[in-house]
Amino acid sequence: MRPENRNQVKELSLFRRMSDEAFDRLLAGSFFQRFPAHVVLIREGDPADFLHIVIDGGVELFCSWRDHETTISIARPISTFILAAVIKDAPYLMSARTLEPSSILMIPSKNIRQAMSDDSAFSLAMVEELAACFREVVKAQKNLKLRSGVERLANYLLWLDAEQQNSGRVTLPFEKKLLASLLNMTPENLSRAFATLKPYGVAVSAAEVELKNLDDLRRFAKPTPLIDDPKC
Amino acid sequence: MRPENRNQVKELSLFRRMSDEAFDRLLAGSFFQRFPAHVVLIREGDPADFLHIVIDGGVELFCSWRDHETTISIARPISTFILAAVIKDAPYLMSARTLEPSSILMIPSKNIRQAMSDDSAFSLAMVEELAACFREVVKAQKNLKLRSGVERLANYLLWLDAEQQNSGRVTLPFEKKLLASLLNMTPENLSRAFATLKPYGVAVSAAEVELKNLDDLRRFAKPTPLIDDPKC
DNA sequence: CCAGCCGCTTGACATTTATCAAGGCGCGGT
DNA sequence: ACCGCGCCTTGATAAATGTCAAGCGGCTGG
Repeated sequence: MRPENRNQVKELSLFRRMSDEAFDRLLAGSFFQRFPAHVVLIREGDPADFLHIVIDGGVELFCSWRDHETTISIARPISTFILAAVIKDAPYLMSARTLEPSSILMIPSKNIRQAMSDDSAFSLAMVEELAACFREVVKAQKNLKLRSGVERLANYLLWLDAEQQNSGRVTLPFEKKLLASLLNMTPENLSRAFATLKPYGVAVSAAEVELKNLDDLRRFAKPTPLIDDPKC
Repeated sequence: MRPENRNQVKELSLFRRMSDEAFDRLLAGSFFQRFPAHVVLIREGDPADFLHIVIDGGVELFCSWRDHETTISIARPISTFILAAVIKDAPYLMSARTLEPSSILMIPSKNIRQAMSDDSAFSLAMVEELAACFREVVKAQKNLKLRSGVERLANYLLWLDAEQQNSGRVTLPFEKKLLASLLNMTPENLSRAFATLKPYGVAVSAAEVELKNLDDLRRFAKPTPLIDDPKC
């Protein structure tokens, strides 16, 4: 791992307030590895031996049951995933695979648990982080239970626009098939949902989406901070 | 609050390892109050001034958006709710109301945050608790995204049976309307879902449900620890 | 360059879920 | 006891979502 990457990780709110020595101790026994696209990093049910951090690329977190599969979330640099399993020393609840060629840092779970008992500032940071993660999942659940597929798509597009400079032109960050799974619909349904949003100024051309009438789209989508604001 | 209640709360894994003095300091400025049934304790969006703990009765956590409302979970004695909002000092994501006459302990948020920075064992316990909560919500999301309404009901009945001594006879712990909302269906649909499960030995009479063929029901429901095991 | 695969879209259709309406039943209040 | 309300069920119907099949078009590997 290059020192530049090490420092990016160190800047995560989880690690920012650790001493450099403690952080280097935490990293002892870690692996920094580059993976090709579409490689399974974690299988749900496996023991949580490592905390994973995406340094570069992107990782899909997904679950299966019987013959269904669904995407729970996408982890982008620089962020951790499957933190809770590591803390509880419990099996992973989700599987993970790379979307693209990706660089992943893997820190042994026992280092994390050790650092928590050694360093109370670290465990405080961990409390903050977990509380934030918890709230994100609760928001995702509200999104699922309270909204229809089309409404989820509309709100997703508004969120994406905010991510991408509010220009009214967004680029879907991954294939539509995956987006469909994230929004809990079939690819066929996603196509139709885009068509449904046409009257609200949504024009799709491959991965490029133009939002020509943000006011109307917002009136339709009715976003609320208590579901859609990531900082809330 | 009676000393008996105080000691029950003290036995929660969150507080168990605190000193008695620290615990009493935590409780300074707390309220212990009895509420009638169907009283709103918390409204989503409000600032999180208190950590709530159900001592007796039951509390429904629910959310609204536009004209929909849905139940996220039920808090039963002795347990906390809305922990994450308290920690982040952020608005509540859910509303809460009593199901029945209930006793609630309310601890000022700042006491909690103070105790976390004072007592590293407490912040470690908090990390454990939040990780467990996080995993619960993730499981709920898997349940929602991967299963149909009937499948959710079947698995709920199996879970209830495990809660109630595996006798093959369970009593629904609240009205069906609420169960429907928890399982993300309409009351009409829940009725029909029960009818669908009849061939698997499910016989309903008001709140009493007989599971006359657990093997068949299990074959249908296909429970998995990674969704259904609360201890996992 | 071409063949084949894969992602995406569209249409037809099936299934699931929601909505609307009506009626039975039990319970609490008068 | 009886009324009235709210819960629950059932039926009819509508809307949302999923499935199956076909076809387009871009990308890739031979």
